[in-house]
Amino acid sequence: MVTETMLDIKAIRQDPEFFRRGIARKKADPELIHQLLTMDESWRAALAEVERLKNDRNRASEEIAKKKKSGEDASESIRLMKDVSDRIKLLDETVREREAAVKDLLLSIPNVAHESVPDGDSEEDNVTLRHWGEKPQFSFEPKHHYEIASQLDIVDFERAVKITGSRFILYKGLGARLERALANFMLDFQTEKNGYQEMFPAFIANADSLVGTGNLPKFGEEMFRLEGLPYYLIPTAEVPLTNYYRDEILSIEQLPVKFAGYSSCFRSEAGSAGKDTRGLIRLHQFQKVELVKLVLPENSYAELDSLIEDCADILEALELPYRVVEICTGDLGSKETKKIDLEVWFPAQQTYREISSCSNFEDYQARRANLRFRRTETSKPEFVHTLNGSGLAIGRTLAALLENGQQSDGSVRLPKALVPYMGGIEIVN
RNA sequence: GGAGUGAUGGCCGAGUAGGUCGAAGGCGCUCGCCUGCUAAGCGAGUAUACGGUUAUAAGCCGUAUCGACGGUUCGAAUCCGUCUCACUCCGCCA
Repeated sequence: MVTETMLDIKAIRQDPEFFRRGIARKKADPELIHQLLTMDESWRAALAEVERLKNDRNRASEEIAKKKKSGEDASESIRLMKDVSDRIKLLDETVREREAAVKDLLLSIPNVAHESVPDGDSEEDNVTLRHWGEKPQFSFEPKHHYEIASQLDIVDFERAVKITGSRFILYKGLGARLERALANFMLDFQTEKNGYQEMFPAFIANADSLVGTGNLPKFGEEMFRLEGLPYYLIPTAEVPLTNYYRDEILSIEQLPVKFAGYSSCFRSEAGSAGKDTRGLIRLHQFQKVELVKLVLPENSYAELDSLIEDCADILEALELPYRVVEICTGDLGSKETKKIDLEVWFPAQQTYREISSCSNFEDYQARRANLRFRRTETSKPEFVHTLNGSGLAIGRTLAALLENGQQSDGSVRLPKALVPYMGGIEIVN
Protein backbone atom coordinates (compact mmCIF):
# COMPACT_ATOMS: atom_id res chain seq x y z
CA MET A 1 0.00 0.00 0.00
CA VAL A 2 1.43 3.35 -0.95
CA THR A 3 1.07 5.89 1.79
CA GLU A 4 1.29 9.59 1.31
CA THR A 5 3.28 10.13 4.42
CA MET A 6 6.39 12.12 3.88
CA LEU A 7 7.92 12.58 7.28
CA ASP A 8 7.68 10.43 10.34
CA ILE A 9 4.82 11.86 12.39
CA LYS A 10 6.15 10.10 15.47
CA ALA A 11 9.48 11.85 15.13
CA ILE A 12 7.70 15.19 14.85
CA ARG A 13 5.62 14.51 17.97
CA GLN A 14 8.80 13.58 19.74
CA ASP A 15 10.87 16.63 18.88
CA PRO A 16 8.78 19.38 17.27
CA GLU A 17 11.48 21.97 17.87
CA PHE A 18 13.94 20.08 15.67
CA PHE A 19 11.46 20.15 12.80
CA ARG A 20 10.55 23.80 13.38
CA ARG A 21 14.21 24.71 12.96
CA GLY A 22 14.63 22.27 10.08
CA ILE A 23 11.85 23.66 7.95
CA ALA A 24 12.79 27.24 8.81
CA ARG A 25 16.16 26.52 7.19
CA LYS A 26 14.28 25.53 4.06
CA LYS A 27 12.31 28.78 4.13
CA ALA A 28 9.03 27.10 5.08
CA ASP A 29 6.70 28.38 7.82
CA PRO A 30 7.58 26.79 11.19
CA GLU A 31 3.95 27.31 12.28
CA LEU A 32 3.07 24.34 10.07
CA ILE A 33 4.47 22.09 12.78
CA HIS A 34 2.06 23.48 15.35
CA GLN A 35 -0.89 23.11 12.97
CA LEU A 36 0.14 19.57 12.22
CA LEU A 37 0.39 18.53 15.86
CA THR A 38 -2.97 20.11 16.70
CA MET A 39 -4.68 18.24 13.88
CA ASP A 40 -2.80 15.07 14.81
CA GLU A 41 -4.16 15.30 18.34
CA SER A 42 -7.75 15.73 17.24
CA TRP A 43 -7.35 12.84 14.84
CA ARG A 44 -6.08 10.57 17.58
CA ALA A 45 -8.89 11.63 19.91
CA ALA A 46 -11.50 10.68 17.32
CA LEU A 47 -9.65 7.47 16.58
CA ALA A 48 -9.59 6.44 20.24
CA GLU A 49 -13.31 7.13 20.48
CA VAL A 50 -14.28 5.14 17.43
CA GLU A 51 -12.04 2.25 18.43
CA ARG A 52 -13.71 2.15 21.83
CA LEU A 53 -17.12 1.93 20.13
CA LYS A 54 -15.91 -0.81 17.83
CA ASN A 55 -14.67 -2.70 20.85
CA ASP A 56 -18.17 -2.44 22.36
CA ARG A 57 -19.69 -3.66 19.16
CA ASN A 58 -17.34 -6.61 18.85
CA ARG A 59 -18.10 -7.70 22.37
CA ALA A 60 -21.84 -7.34 21.89
CA SER A 61 -21.66 -9.34 18.69
CA GLU A 62 -20.10 -12.19 20.60
CA GLU A 63 -22.88 -12.00 23.18
CA ILE A 64 -25.51 -12.05 20.47
CA ALA A 65 -23.91 -15.06 18.87
CA LYS A 66 -23.92 -16.90 22.20
CA LYS A 67 -27.53 -16.02 22.94
CA LYS A 68 -28.68 -17.14 19.55
CA LYS A 69 -26.84 -20.40 19.92
CA SER A 70 -28.51 -21.12 23.24
CA GLY A 71 -31.89 -20.01 21.95
CA GLU A 72 -32.18 -16.84 24.06
CA ASP A 73 -33.74 -13.66 22.76
CA ALA A 74 -31.14 -11.20 21.49
CA SER A 75 -33.37 -8.57 19.94
CA GLU A 76 -32.72 -6.01 22.70
CA SER A 77 -28.94 -6.23 22.21
CA ILE A 78 -29.37 -6.02 18.48
CA ARG A 79 -31.50 -2.90 18.83
CA LEU A 80 -28.84 -1.26 21.01
CA MET A 81 -26.04 -2.18 18.69
CA LYS A 82 -27.81 -0.80 15.69
CA ASP A 83 -27.48 2.60 17.29
CA VAL A 84 -23.81 2.04 18.09
CA SER A 85 -23.16 1.01 14.51
CA ASP A 86 -24.68 4.23 13.23
CA ARG A 87 -22.44 6.27 15.51
CA ILE A 88 -19.41 4.31 14.31
CA LYS A 89 -20.30 5.08 10.73
CA LEU A 90 -20.37 8.82 11.45
CA LEU A 91 -17.23 8.84 13.56
CA ASP A 92 -15.34 6.79 10.99
CA GLU A 93 -15.98 9.59 8.54
CA THR A 94 -14.58 12.15 11.00
CA VAL A 95 -11.50 10.02 11.57
CA ARG A 96 -10.93 9.73 7.83
CA GLU A 97 -11.23 13.48 7.34
CA ARG A 98 -8.82 14.32 10.13
CA GLU A 99 -6.35 11.70 9.03
CA ALA A 100 -6.44 13.15 5.51
CA ALA A 101 -5.86 16.61 6.98
CA VAL A 102 -2.83 15.34 8.88
CA LYS A 103 -1.45 13.78 5.70
CA ASP A 104 -2.01 16.98 3.73
CA LEU A 105 -0.11 18.94 6.34
CA LEU A 106 2.68 16.38 6.37
CA LEU A 107 2.97 16.70 2.61
CA SER A 108 3.35 20.44 2.86
CA ILE A 109 6.26 20.11 5.24
CA PRO A 110 9.62 19.77 3.50
CA ASN A 111 12.14 17.13 4.39
CA VAL A 112 14.73 18.50 6.81
CA ALA A 113 18.10 19.22 5.20
CA HIS A 114 21.17 17.36 6.44
CA GLU A 115 23.25 19.36 8.90
CA SER A 116 26.12 19.53 6.42
CA VAL A 117 24.05 21.44 3.85
CA PRO A 118 25.04 25.13 3.68
CA ASP A 119 22.42 27.74 4.56
CA GLY A 120 21.25 29.97 1.77
CA ASP A 121 18.28 31.72 0.19
CA SER A 122 18.60 30.79 -3.46
CA GLU A 123 20.80 29.27 -6.09
CA GLU A 124 23.13 32.27 -5.62
CA ASP A 125 24.21 30.72 -2.34
CA ASN A 126 25.13 27.30 -3.69
CA VAL A 127 28.69 26.32 -2.93
CA THR A 128 31.18 25.14 -5.53
CA LEU A 129 33.14 22.28 -4.01
CA ARG A 130 35.70 21.56 -6.71
CA HIS A 131 36.61 21.85 -10.38
CA TRP A 132 37.94 19.23 -12.76
CA GLY A 133 39.53 19.50 -16.19
CA GLU A 134 40.99 22.20 -18.39
CA LYS A 135 38.58 24.49 -20.17
CA PRO A 136 39.38 24.25 -23.89
CA GLN A 137 41.10 27.26 -25.46
CA PHE A 138 39.95 28.27 -28.94
CA SER A 139 41.74 30.35 -31.56
CA PHE A 140 38.31 31.29 -32.87
CA GLU A 141 34.94 32.30 -31.50
CA PRO A 142 33.43 29.03 -30.18
CA LYS A 143 29.98 28.25 -31.55
CA HIS A 144 26.91 27.17 -29.61
CA HIS A 145 26.17 23.45 -29.68
CA TYR A 146 22.97 24.01 -31.67
CA GLU A 147 24.86 25.92 -34.34
CA ILE A 148 27.39 23.13 -34.62
CA ALA A 149 24.67 20.48 -34.68
CA SER A 150 22.75 22.28 -37.41
CA GLN A 151 25.82 22.87 -39.55
CA LEU A 152 26.91 19.24 -39.26
CA ASP A 153 23.31 18.22 -39.98
CA ILE A 154 23.26 15.80 -37.04
CA VAL A 155 20.20 17.26 -35.29
CA ASP A 156 17.11 18.45 -37.15
CA PHE A 157 15.37 21.05 -35.06
CA GLU A 158 12.91 22.43 -37.62
CA ARG A 159 11.44 19.18 -38.88
CA ALA A 160 11.08 17.84 -35.33
CA VAL A 161 8.81 20.81 -34.64
CA LYS A 162 6.81 19.95 -37.75
CA ILE A 163 6.50 16.31 -36.74
CA THR A 164 5.74 16.87 -33.07
CA GLY A 165 6.12 20.39 -31.73
CA SER A 166 8.47 22.81 -30.04
CA ARG A 167 10.99 21.47 -27.55
CA PHE A 168 11.26 18.20 -29.44
CA ILE A 169 14.24 17.28 -31.60
CA LEU A 170 15.32 14.62 -34.04
CA TYR A 171 18.82 13.17 -34.11
CA LYS A 172 20.08 12.37 -37.58
CA GLY A 173 23.00 10.42 -39.01
CA LEU A 174 26.06 10.70 -36.79
CA GLY A 175 23.97 12.61 -34.25
CA ALA A 176 21.72 9.58 -33.82
CA ARG A 177 24.79 7.39 -33.71
CA LEU A 178 26.34 9.61 -31.05
CA GLU A 179 23.22 9.53 -28.92
CA ARG A 180 23.23 5.73 -29.12
CA ALA A 181 26.97 5.52 -28.49
CA LEU A 182 26.65 7.65 -25.35
CA ALA A 183 23.87 5.49 -23.98
CA ASN A 184 25.89 2.34 -24.56
CA PHE A 185 29.07 3.85 -23.19
CA MET A 186 27.38 5.08 -20.00
CA LEU A 187 25.57 1.80 -19.39
CA ASP A 188 28.71 -0.28 -19.96
CA PHE A 189 30.70 2.02 -17.70
CA GLN A 190 28.24 1.97 -14.82
CA THR A 191 27.62 -1.77 -14.98
CA GLU A 192 31.17 -2.97 -15.65
CA LYS A 193 33.25 -0.44 -13.71
CA ASN A 194 30.91 0.80 -11.00
CA GLY A 195 28.90 -2.34 -10.29
CA TYR A 196 25.37 -1.26 -11.13
CA GLN A 197 22.76 -3.67 -12.44
CA GLU A 198 21.37 -2.66 -15.80
CA MET A 199 17.63 -2.13 -15.96
CA PHE A 200 15.43 -1.20 -18.89
CA PRO A 201 12.01 -0.14 -17.63
CA ALA A 202 8.74 0.82 -19.27
CA PHE A 203 8.56 4.55 -19.96
CA ILE A 204 5.04 4.70 -18.56
CA ALA A 205 4.30 4.37 -14.86
CA ASN A 206 1.11 4.29 -12.83
CA ALA A 207 0.00 6.79 -10.20
CA ASP A 208 1.10 4.64 -7.25
CA SER A 209 4.66 4.60 -8.54
CA LEU A 210 4.69 8.36 -8.99
CA VAL A 211 3.38 8.85 -5.47
CA GLY A 212 6.13 6.55 -4.25
CA THR A 213 8.88 8.75 -5.62
CA GLY A 214 7.08 11.96 -4.67
CA ASN A 215 6.21 13.18 -8.17
CA LEU A 216 2.56 12.98 -7.19
CA PRO A 217 0.44 14.53 -5.90
CA LYS A 218 2.39 17.79 -5.91
CA PHE A 219 4.14 17.79 -9.27
CA GLY A 220 1.55 16.29 -11.60
CA GLU A 221 1.59 19.30 -13.93
CA GLU A 222 5.25 18.68 -14.74
CA MET A 223 4.42 15.33 -16.32
CA PHE A 224 2.58 14.10 -19.41
CA ARG A 225 -0.46 12.08 -18.54
CA LEU A 226 -2.08 9.54 -20.86
CA GLU A 227 -5.55 10.72 -21.66
CA GLY A 228 -8.23 8.88 -19.75
CA LEU A 229 -5.76 6.59 -17.98
CA PRO A 230 -4.04 6.72 -14.59
CA TYR A 231 -0.71 6.45 -16.42
CA TYR A 232 2.06 8.99 -16.88
CA LEU A 233 5.12 9.21 -19.10
CA ILE A 234 8.02 8.89 -16.71
CA PRO A 235 10.01 12.09 -16.04
CA THR A 236 13.06 9.95 -15.20
CA ALA A 237 13.97 6.27 -14.78
CA GLU A 238 14.22 7.06 -11.07
CA VAL A 239 10.48 6.37 -10.95
CA PRO A 240 10.44 2.75 -12.14
CA LEU A 241 13.77 1.90 -10.52
CA THR A 242 12.95 3.27 -7.08
CA ASN A 243 9.55 1.59 -7.22
CA TYR A 244 11.01 -1.77 -8.27
CA TYR A 245 10.93 -3.08 -4.69
CA ARG A 246 7.91 -1.05 -3.60
CA ASP A 247 5.89 -2.75 -0.84
CA GLU A 248 8.64 -5.30 -0.33
CA ILE A 249 10.92 -6.20 2.55
CA LEU A 250 14.52 -6.83 1.52
CA SER A 251 17.04 -8.91 3.40
CA ILE A 252 20.15 -7.05 4.52
CA GLU A 253 22.33 -9.07 2.10
CA GLN A 254 20.50 -7.48 -0.81
CA LEU A 255 21.74 -4.01 0.19
CA PRO A 256 23.00 -1.87 -1.31
CA VAL A 257 20.83 -2.24 -4.39
CA LYS A 258 22.44 -0.40 -7.31
CA PHE A 259 20.46 0.06 -10.53
CA ALA A 260 21.49 1.78 -13.74
CA GLY A 261 18.52 2.40 -15.98
CA TYR A 262 18.37 3.89 -19.45
CA SER A 263 15.16 5.59 -20.49
CA SER A 264 13.59 8.44 -22.29
CA CYS A 265 12.45 11.12 -19.89
CA PHE A 266 9.38 13.23 -20.47
CA ARG A 267 8.93 16.66 -18.92
CA SER A 268 6.11 19.03 -19.69
CA GLU A 269 8.37 21.94 -18.67
CA ALA A 270 5.30 23.87 -17.59
CA GLY A 271 6.34 27.30 -16.48
CA SER A 272 9.66 27.37 -18.29
CA ALA A 273 8.49 29.32 -21.32
CA GLY A 274 11.31 31.31 -22.88
CA LYS A 275 14.08 29.49 -21.01
CA ASP A 276 16.71 27.63 -23.03
CA THR A 277 14.43 27.42 -26.03
CA ARG A 278 17.30 26.66 -28.40
CA GLY A 279 19.22 23.46 -28.64
CA LEU A 280 19.35 20.35 -26.53
CA ILE A 281 19.25 21.84 -23.06
CA ARG A 282 15.55 21.86 -22.20
CA LEU A 283 13.34 19.42 -24.09
CA HIS A 284 10.05 17.62 -23.54
CA GLN A 285 11.85 14.35 -24.23
CA PHE A 286 15.45 13.44 -23.59
CA GLN A 287 17.34 10.28 -22.80
CA LYS A 288 19.22 9.60 -19.62
CA VAL A 289 21.05 6.86 -17.76
CA GLU A 290 19.87 7.11 -14.20
CA LEU A 291 21.56 5.59 -11.16
CA VAL A 292 19.42 4.55 -8.21
CA LYS A 293 20.61 3.13 -4.90
CA LEU A 294 18.73 1.58 -2.00
CA VAL A 295 21.03 1.53 1.00
CA LEU A 296 21.34 1.07 4.76
CA PRO A 297 20.37 4.27 6.59
CA GLU A 298 23.74 4.55 8.33
CA ASN A 299 25.55 4.39 4.98
CA SER A 300 23.51 6.81 2.93
CA TYR A 301 25.85 9.82 3.05
CA ALA A 302 28.89 7.71 2.17
CA GLU A 303 26.78 6.21 -0.62
CA LEU A 304 25.95 9.72 -1.82
CA ASP A 305 29.66 10.50 -2.07
CA SER A 306 30.33 7.41 -4.14
CA LEU A 307 27.29 8.11 -6.31
CA ILE A 308 28.70 11.53 -7.15
CA GLU A 309 32.02 9.89 -8.04
CA ASP A 310 30.26 7.36 -10.27
CA CYS A 311 28.60 10.17 -12.22
CA ALA A 312 31.74 12.30 -12.35
CA ASP A 313 33.64 9.28 -13.72
CA ILE A 314 31.65 9.59 -16.94
CA LEU A 315 32.51 13.25 -17.38
CA GLU A 316 36.18 12.52 -16.79
CA ALA A 317 36.15 9.60 -19.22
CA LEU A 318 34.59 11.95 -21.77
CA GLU A 319 37.21 14.62 -20.98
CA LEU A 320 34.56 17.23 -20.18
CA PRO A 321 35.48 19.99 -17.71
CA TYR A 322 33.03 20.19 -14.85
CA ARG A 323 32.50 21.53 -11.38
CA VAL A 324 30.78 20.08 -8.34
CA VAL A 325 28.17 22.27 -6.69
CA GLU A 326 26.53 21.76 -3.34
CA ILE A 327 22.93 22.95 -3.28
CA CYS A 328 22.12 25.24 -0.33
CA THR A 329 19.05 24.91 1.91
CA GLY A 330 17.08 27.58 0.02
CA ASP A 331 17.59 25.93 -3.37
CA LEU A 332 17.04 22.37 -2.17
CA GLY A 333 13.82 20.66 -3.24
CA SER A 334 11.32 19.71 -0.59
CA LYS A 335 12.15 16.01 -0.88
CA GLU A 336 15.94 15.89 -0.68
CA THR A 337 18.03 16.14 2.44
CA LYS A 338 21.18 16.85 0.45
CA LYS A 339 21.86 17.43 -3.22
CA ILE A 340 25.02 17.79 -5.25
CA ASP A 341 24.95 18.90 -8.88
CA LEU A 342 27.58 18.22 -11.49
CA GLU A 343 27.84 21.08 -13.95
CA VAL A 344 29.60 20.77 -17.27
CA TRP A 345 31.41 23.59 -19.05
CA PHE A 346 29.78 25.18 -22.10
CA PRO A 347 32.42 27.35 -23.81
CA ALA A 348 30.07 29.30 -26.10
CA GLN A 349 27.92 30.41 -23.20
CA GLN A 350 30.98 30.74 -20.97
CA THR A 351 29.06 28.98 -18.24
CA TYR A 352 28.59 25.72 -16.39
CA ARG A 353 25.25 23.93 -16.83
CA GLU A 354 23.74 21.16 -14.75
CA ILE A 355 24.27 17.73 -16.29
CA SER A 356 23.76 15.53 -13.26
CA SER A 357 21.99 15.88 -9.96
CA CYS A 358 22.76 13.48 -7.11
CA SER A 359 20.44 13.39 -4.13
CA ASN A 360 19.87 11.63 -0.86
CA PHE A 361 16.22 11.34 0.15
CA GLU A 362 16.93 9.42 3.35
CA ASP A 363 13.67 7.59 4.13
CA TYR A 364 11.33 10.06 2.41
CA GLN A 365 10.70 7.95 -0.67
CA ALA A 366 11.09 4.66 1.21
CA ARG A 367 8.32 5.70 3.58
CA ARG A 368 6.01 6.61 0.72
CA ALA A 369 6.86 3.55 -1.35
CA ASN A 370 6.98 1.26 1.69
CA LEU A 371 10.49 0.10 0.87
CA ARG A 372 11.95 -1.78 3.80
CA PHE A 373 14.61 -4.23 4.92
CA ARG A 374 15.29 -6.46 7.90
CA ARG A 375 18.64 -6.57 9.68
CA THR A 376 18.05 -10.16 10.75
CA GLU A 377 15.37 -12.72 9.99
CA THR A 378 13.47 -11.79 13.10
CA SER A 379 14.10 -8.06 13.47
CA LYS A 380 11.50 -5.44 12.67
CA PRO A 381 11.43 -4.03 9.16
CA GLU A 382 13.10 -0.62 8.76
CA PHE A 383 12.93 1.84 5.90
CA VAL A 384 15.90 1.90 3.53
CA HIS A 385 17.41 5.15 2.35
CA THR A 386 17.09 5.96 -1.35
CA LEU A 387 19.44 7.96 -3.55
CA ASN A 388 19.63 8.76 -7.18
CA GLY A 389 21.80 10.60 -9.64
CA SER A 390 21.97 11.15 -13.37
CA GLY A 391 24.81 9.25 -14.89
CA LEU A 392 24.29 11.21 -17.17
CA ALA A 393 21.70 13.18 -19.13
CA ILE A 394 22.57 12.20 -22.68
CA GLY A 395 21.31 15.24 -24.61
CA ARG A 396 23.25 17.70 -22.49
CA THR A 397 26.31 15.45 -22.63
CA LEU A 398 26.09 15.41 -26.40
CA ALA A 399 25.76 19.19 -26.45
CA ALA A 400 28.80 19.57 -24.19
CA LEU A 401 30.83 17.24 -26.41
CA LEU A 402 29.99 19.36 -29.44
CA GLU A 403 30.94 22.64 -27.80
CA ASN A 404 34.08 21.45 -26.08
CA GLY A 405 35.32 19.36 -28.97
CA GLN A 406 34.69 21.84 -31.78
CA GLN A 407 37.52 22.72 -34.16
CA SER A 408 38.18 25.71 -36.40
CA ASP A 409 36.95 23.88 -39.51
CA GLY A 410 33.56 23.23 -37.93
CA SER A 411 34.23 19.57 -37.19
CA VAL A 412 34.08 18.02 -33.73
CA ARG A 413 36.76 15.82 -32.17
CA LEU A 414 35.37 13.04 -29.98
CA PRO A 415 37.01 11.81 -26.76
CA LYS A 416 38.97 8.56 -27.05
CA ALA A 417 36.59 6.66 -24.78
CA LEU A 418 33.77 7.13 -27.25
CA VAL A 419 35.59 6.15 -30.43
CA PRO A 420 35.00 2.38 -30.10
CA TYR A 421 31.31 3.09 -29.64
CA MET A 422 31.35 5.20 -32.81
CA GLY A 423 32.74 2.41 -34.94
CA GLY A 424 36.16 4.06 -35.00
CA ILE A 425 35.00 7.55 -35.92
CA GLU A 426 37.16 10.16 -34.17
CA ILE A 427 35.94 13.30 -35.88
CA VAL A 428 32.36 14.27 -36.68
CA ASN A 429 32.20 16.34 -39.85
C1' G B 1 -11.39 -6.95 -28.27
C1' G B 2 -14.74 -11.78 -27.17
C1' A B 3 -15.64 -16.23 -23.68
C1' G B 4 -14.43 -18.57 -19.12
C1' U B 5 -11.82 -19.55 -14.28
C1' G B 6 -9.62 -17.65 -10.19
C1' A B 7 -7.38 -14.06 -6.16
C1' U B 8 -6.76 -16.45 1.71
C1' G B 9 -0.64 -15.40 6.07
C1' G B 10 6.93 -16.12 3.64
C1' C B 11 5.06 -20.41 0.39
C1' C B 12 1.25 -24.34 -0.38
C1' G B 13 -3.63 -24.88 1.09
C1' A B 14 -8.67 -25.57 4.23
C1' G B 15 -12.69 -22.54 5.10
C1' U B 16 -19.81 -20.29 1.19
C1' A B 17 -27.20 -22.62 4.84
C1' G B 18 -22.95 -15.03 7.76
C1' G B 19 -21.57 -15.57 14.39
C1' U B 20 -15.54 -16.12 19.47
C1' C B 21 -11.67 -16.96 11.94
C1' G B 22 -6.00 -13.05 12.08
C1' A B 23 -7.97 -17.34 9.99
C1' A B 24 -7.30 -25.41 10.33
C1' G B 25 -3.36 -28.30 8.24
C1' G B 26 1.36 -28.69 5.78
C1' C B 27 6.06 -26.53 4.26
C1' G B 28 9.61 -22.98 5.44
C1' C B 29 11.88 -20.10 9.29
C1' U B 30 13.52 -18.98 14.72
C1' C B 31 14.69 -20.80 19.63
C1' G B 32 15.31 -25.07 22.82
C1' C B 33 15.83 -30.55 23.50
C1' C B 34 17.75 -34.91 21.54
C1' U B 35 21.54 -37.25 18.46
C1' G B 36 29.54 -39.17 17.24
C1' C B 37 28.49 -35.26 12.72
C1' U B 38 24.57 -34.55 9.15
C1' A B 39 19.69 -36.08 8.34
C1' A B 40 15.50 -37.59 10.99
C1' G B 41 12.76 -36.85 15.67
C1' C B 42 10.53 -33.94 19.97
C1' G B 43 8.75 -29.16 22.19
C1' A B 44 7.71 -23.94 21.80
C1' G B 45 7.28 -19.84 18.74
C1' U B 46 6.60 -17.55 13.93
C1' A B 47 2.08 -11.32 9.80
C1' U B 48 1.65 -6.08 9.27
C1' A B 49 -0.02 -1.20 10.34
C1' C B 50 -2.12 2.28 13.54
C1' G B 51 -3.78 3.99 18.46
C1' G B 52 -3.32 3.53 23.96
C1' U B 53 -0.09 2.34 28.13
C1' U B 54 5.36 2.74 28.79
C1' A B 55 11.57 4.64 29.25
C1' U B 56 10.83 7.01 21.99
C1' A B 57 12.42 -0.79 25.39
C1' A B 58 9.94 -5.33 26.39
C1' G B 59 5.27 -6.53 27.57
C1' C B 60 0.17 -5.66 27.75
C1' C B 61 -4.71 -3.58 25.86
C1' G B 62 -7.48 -2.06 21.60
C1' U B 63 -8.64 -1.34 16.26
C1' A B 64 -7.98 -2.68 11.26
C1' U B 65 -6.31 -6.02 7.41
C1' C B 66 -8.48 -13.03 3.76
C1' G B 67 -6.86 -8.67 -4.31
C1' A B 68 -9.10 -3.18 -3.99
C1' C B 69 -13.26 -0.06 -3.12
C1' G B 70 -18.33 0.38 -1.77
C1' G B 71 -23.05 -1.92 0.07
C1' U B 72 -26.41 -5.30 3.13
C1' U B 73 -26.21 -6.80 8.54
C1' C B 74 -26.11 -6.16 15.59
C1' G B 75 -22.07 -9.08 13.16
C1' A B 76 -18.90 -10.57 6.52
C1' A B 77 -12.94 -14.38 4.38
C1' U B 78 -18.07 -16.06 3.76
C1' C B 79 -23.95 -12.40 0.77
C1' C B 80 -24.51 -8.14 -3.15
C1' G B 81 -22.25 -4.30 -6.59
C1' U B 82 -18.04 -1.99 -9.02
C1' C B 83 -12.96 -2.28 -10.18
C1' U B 84 -7.96 -4.38 -10.56
C1' C B 85 -4.81 -8.33 -11.50
C1' A B 86 -3.55 -13.46 -12.95
C1' C B 87 -4.45 -17.87 -15.85
C1' U B 88 -6.99 -20.68 -20.13
C1' C B 89 -9.34 -20.50 -25.06
C1' C B 90 -10.50 -17.35 -29.44
C1' G B 91 -9.34 -12.85 -32.28
C1' C B 92 -5.39 -9.24 -33.40
C1' C B 93 -0.59 -8.09 -33.78
C1' A B 94 5.92 -7.01 -33.22
